[in-house]
Order: sequence, then structure tokens, then C-alpha cells
Amino acid sequence: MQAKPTMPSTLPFAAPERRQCDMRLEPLKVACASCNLRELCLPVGLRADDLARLDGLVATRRSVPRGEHLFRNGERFEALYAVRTGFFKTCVGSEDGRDQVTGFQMAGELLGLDGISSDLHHCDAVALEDSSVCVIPYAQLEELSREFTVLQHSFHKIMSREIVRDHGVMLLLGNMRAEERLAAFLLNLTQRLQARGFSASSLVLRMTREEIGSYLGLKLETVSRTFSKFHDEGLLEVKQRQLRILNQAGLEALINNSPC
Amino acid sequence: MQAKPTMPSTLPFAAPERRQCDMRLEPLKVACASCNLRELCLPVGLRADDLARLDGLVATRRSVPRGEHLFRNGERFEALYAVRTGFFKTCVGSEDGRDQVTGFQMAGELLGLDGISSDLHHCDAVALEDSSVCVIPYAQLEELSREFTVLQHSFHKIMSREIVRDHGVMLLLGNMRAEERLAAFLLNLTQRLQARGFSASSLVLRMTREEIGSYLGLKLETVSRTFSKFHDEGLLEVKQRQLRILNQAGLEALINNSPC
DNA sequence: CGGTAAGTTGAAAAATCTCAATCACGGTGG
DNA sequence: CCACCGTGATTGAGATTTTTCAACTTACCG
Repeated sequence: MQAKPTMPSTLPFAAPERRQCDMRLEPLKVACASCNLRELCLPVGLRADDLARLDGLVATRRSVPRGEHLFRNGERFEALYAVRTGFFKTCVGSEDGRDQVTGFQMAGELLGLDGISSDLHHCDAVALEDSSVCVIPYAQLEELSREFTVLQHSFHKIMSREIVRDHGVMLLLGNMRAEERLAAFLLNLTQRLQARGFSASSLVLRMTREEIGSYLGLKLETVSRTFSKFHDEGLLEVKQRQLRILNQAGLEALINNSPC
Repeated sequence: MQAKPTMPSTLPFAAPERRQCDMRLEPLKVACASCNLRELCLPVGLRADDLARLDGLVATRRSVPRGEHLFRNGERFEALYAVRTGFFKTCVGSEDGRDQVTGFQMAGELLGLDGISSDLHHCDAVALEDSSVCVIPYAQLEELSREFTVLQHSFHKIMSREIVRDHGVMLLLGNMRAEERLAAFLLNLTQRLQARGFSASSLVLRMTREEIGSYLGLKLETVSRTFSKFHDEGLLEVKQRQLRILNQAGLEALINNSPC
């Protein structure tokens, strides 16, 4: 289970970051040591006195207004980004305009790991609400992790965790049907929100039905119909993007009961 | 593009590793420096005189007969494995016996990266033919990569490449139909074989239709039918697992032409 | 040779997609 | 302040793709 961070003071997805349109790069006011995401972010496992060493690494922050790109496919890779506030999606596309959402990232999660492979970003990262990220220059991360064993290990774990997550998505896309996919998606979302101190049952989706569908390998109509079905079955209360889970066990049963 | 290694002396998938049933762990006879996979494997980018430093790291080899596990989901993670000869599949499963093949690995490719996340393997790795792997104790890899910048960087690139690959599979599973998936799969296989010095058009599949289907999110019958369709269209010659690509451009067109 | 695992093929069922119409909501401007 | 507009969401009906179930063939191994 996830370590429980100190309760963040704002609601998830709720409070838009104060906009500073003319100043998108700013010095980091909150150091890792006092960041309430430290138990979920890169510093996992670091002791309080170790955290100070990250301050030189994570020196800048960047605001990304809703709808804007944090980075785009093909751009030069220079840094990783840790979500501080807000919500992102990442998507890959093929030459012929196909588009696949590969993930949704919330506070404490890392963006840009795909860029290490060839010094180019291999996906787009788009803010789904006004967001801010900590900028982690990659060259410095490599350097610091050479002399800082715990950091090195944390970083490797984070990359590996992304691989494990991706394999889980493959299982979902390859083996599950619409209802199971959506149930798994919702349970995953609420679990991550809960790890951040929010309600396990009430949430506001920051993404459209189409984006959910793209992530789950379904068309938006199928997503919508499946929401309606869950609603009819009393599993969920659905008011557009406002959701309330009425029967978590019911959702869990959907994905755990073998169809065989 | 991949660097071209010196031509391996055996055919892909063809020559079973001489079995040494009673001696599955053996000292490494071939050092990285003289291994013909060095341009495709962990040592990518290392200079000849650097390679010697890997010898202490990659000290043992292990044989895995066809059908046996290299490691299993839930086992303690201690080492990564580089495929020396042979062919593997990795698969994840959910509690209810669902099973998803997450990848096929051939010479020079790394197995076990998923284990770093929690010191436990998160998938099964099964040899699809008699195979042998180099054992790379993970603790030593971390240690060596701390003082050996190029190795550190190579390793990070390999992990990142796995993430990029996984995102490509998500695109395939989420957006493509049966024909496109199979075409993409075949082109990927032949491209990797070609990078290892083998024919771009002639290959022997080491996996069953069911395993291909599991990887591609299709039932085995659909895979079989799609092979037959490709055959009828003159794209492919199919004799069970023996394939010959007759019209590579035709296969490429299948995945590059937007369905819109 | 015979048994078994793997592969092929057909026909019907099921899931999902497509196309189209309509509805809800948030923001904007009169 | 409220009507209007546009995006996003819902719902229906028919088309399409894939799966399922079943029968049958082929290849391989001892």
C-alpha cells in the first residue's frame, strides 16, 4: 500500500493554480523536503536529511495552463517533470493521425521517462487543467544519482513501475471488455486519489469521454453507454464528469470474476 | 536505425542450444567484449576498452530449456537477464486466470526490468525454445553504473526504450484492427531479426497462434484467419510457423494507411 | 504409426463501432 | 440577467468486427 502523505490543502482537480501568464518559469518556492508529495514523488524513501540534496536538482517550476503542451512528440528531451498540481494526459500518435492516450498523470507522478531512450520525447504531454510541474533536468539527475545511491534506486524503481503499469494496461486492452476496462480505470483513479488523501468514492473527471475511450481502446459512445449501464445497475452516480461510486465491491467484482 | 552486429553464425530460432541438463549455471565463456550481440545488448555505446569492466558484472550464464520458466511472477527479483540465444515470452496474469503476453524477447534483449519496482518479478518469462541468458545481478549493475557513466546512461536508455515500446503496443491494442495488428507484429519481428543479421523476409515463428493472439489482443482463430487472408492476398507465404514475406510494402501499407 | 497439440475453417452470436439525432452545460455577449 | 452557441455527453439503430463453438486437418514426438 501507498504511504499516506500529509493531507493536501486543496481538493483534487478543483482549485486551478493561480495563473501567472507572463512568468511560466519560476524559482521553486517549495523544496522537496517540505513538499507534501514527497512520499509519492521522486524522493520516496529518502530520509529528511537526504532531501536537502535534491534542492539543487529540482530548482525550477513551470506552469502549464489547461489545454497546453508540457512537451510534444519529437521535441528534444532535457528534463523530467514531476506533477505538482493539476492533471495531465500523455498520448502517442502514429503517422496516420491515430492517437492513443497512454496515461493520465496526477500530483507526484513523473512525466517524460520515454524521452530518455533517444533524447527526444516520444509522446505529447497535455495539461487537462491548469497545472504546475517541477522541472528535473535529466543530466543533473543522472549525475546526482551517481553519488546518491538512494536516489538512484528510487529513480530505477519509478521507471520500472511505469513498465509494470504499462503491462497492466496491455492486459486491460488485450483481455478485458468495455465494462471491465472502465471499472478497472475508475478503481485505479480512485485508488490514486485516495493515496493523495482524497475521497475514495467521489471524484471529478478531468478528461472527456473521448480521452477515456482513447486510453481504454474504446469509442467515446461505448464509454458513455458503459457509464450509463453502471448508473442503471446502481454502481455509480454519473452527472457528466462528476462521479460517485456507490458500490465499489460491485466494480471490483466486475474485473475479478473470471468470465470463464 | 540499429547498429549492425557481426553476423551470428546460427540461424534464428533454428539451432537449439546444446542441452546441458545437469548444469544450468555455468561460468561465462564469452565476455561482452567478444560477444557478437554487444551492439544490441546492454553494452551499446561502450568503447572496446570499457567493455572489460563489464566482465565482473556479467559473470554467469544460465540455460533455459524450451517451455521452462526463467523466472515467475512473484519470485524475488535479483538479476536482469540478457538473452544470448533462443527466444522468450513474458506474460502477466490477473487473479482470475487471464493471461496477457507482454512481449517476445530475442538475442540481445533484456528480461526482468519489471522486477526492479518492488524487488519481485511481475511477470513470467518462459523460453519458447532452448535458450541461454547472461545473468546480470542487479545490485552489482547499480553499483557499477554509479562509477561508470556510460553504462548508467545505456541502462536508462534501455529502460526508457521498453517504456516507448510498451506505448507502441498500447497504440496497437487500442487503435488497430486484427489485420493491422498482425501486420505490425510481423514487421516488428522481421525488423528485429534483420538487425541481428537475418533475412528480412523469411522467418520461423517460435510462438503459437494463441501466444501471438494473446500479445495482439486477439483470439487464436482470428490470428489464423488473418494469416490465411494475408496468404490469399499474396502478402505472405504461410506454412504453419514457417513464414515468407512476399510483399513487405503491402504489409506496411496496411498499418500506415489511415482508415479514415 | 498413433496420439496429442497446434492450426484451419465455417457459421452463428456477441461486442463494439458507426452514424445520426438529441440533450446538457458553461461561457459569452447582447 | 438571460438567451444563445459550441463543445461534450447521451442514446438509438443498424453495420461491422471479432469471438465463440464446433468440426476437421496437419504436424510432430515417441
